Amino acid sequence: MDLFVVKTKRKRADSQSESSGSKKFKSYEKSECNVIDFKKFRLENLSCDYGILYSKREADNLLKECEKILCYNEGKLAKICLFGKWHNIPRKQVAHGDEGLSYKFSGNSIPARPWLPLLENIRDDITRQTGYKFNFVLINRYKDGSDYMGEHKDDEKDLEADHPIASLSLGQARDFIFKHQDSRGKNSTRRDIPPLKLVLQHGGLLMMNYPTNSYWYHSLPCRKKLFNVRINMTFRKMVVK
DNA sequence: GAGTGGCCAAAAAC
DNA sequence: TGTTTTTGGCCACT
Repeated sequence: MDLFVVKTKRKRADSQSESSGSKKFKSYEKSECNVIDFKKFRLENLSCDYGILYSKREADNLLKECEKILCYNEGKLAKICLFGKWHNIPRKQVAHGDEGLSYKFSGNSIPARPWLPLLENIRDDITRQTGYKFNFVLINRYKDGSDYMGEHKDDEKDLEADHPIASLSLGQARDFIFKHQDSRGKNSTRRDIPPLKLVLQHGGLLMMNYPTNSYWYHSLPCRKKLFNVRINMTFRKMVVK
């Protein structure tokens, strides 16, 4: 795979210059941050940073706690409308966040349940490490390798478009595929842009920075030979109306 | 031959 | 008007 990968310590000054170097970027309120040993992934209109946020022991404890306390949506909230048909989503899902926030996609609106102390702790750990603040988390639970998520972009209007999305993985390591929007489908115009595959590890944190979600689809494909649970938390900054 | 994974199209609501 | 967080069919590979 032809990647431009730079292993470096992320500095506060770096991240600020990234977000304030262009007038297109808002200057978000950022707090002091520690530094994870992030690997940087930079492709055409793709900017992602990936590093290990929690040790195996810490991540084990978090996963165990999540399995104990999290309750997932059922009924209509666990369905999705696509091409006029309703389907059960092939995973479990729930959202927590600030009061009044919700996440809308494909015919559904996922209301945020109140923050739980465990989720607030994780959210605050990510803020300490990255400097970014979040007001919403979408949690997906994949019971094994047969649960998955299809290609999509997180570019909903409810999201602060140029704020990073922080994705924390707990449990089973899974492939995570990025595909450029112009490299997809039979009539693609940019077949020269190869997909980017990452393996998201137990305790790993993936930062998807602007403008990745405007140009790149991502997916978590089926892996039938994997049998353990994975929980993914995507911390987001929603627009407050 | 079976299992798996990648690619593509569907046909209607927003 | 363009898009679609799925499903299912086809095909290639192991």
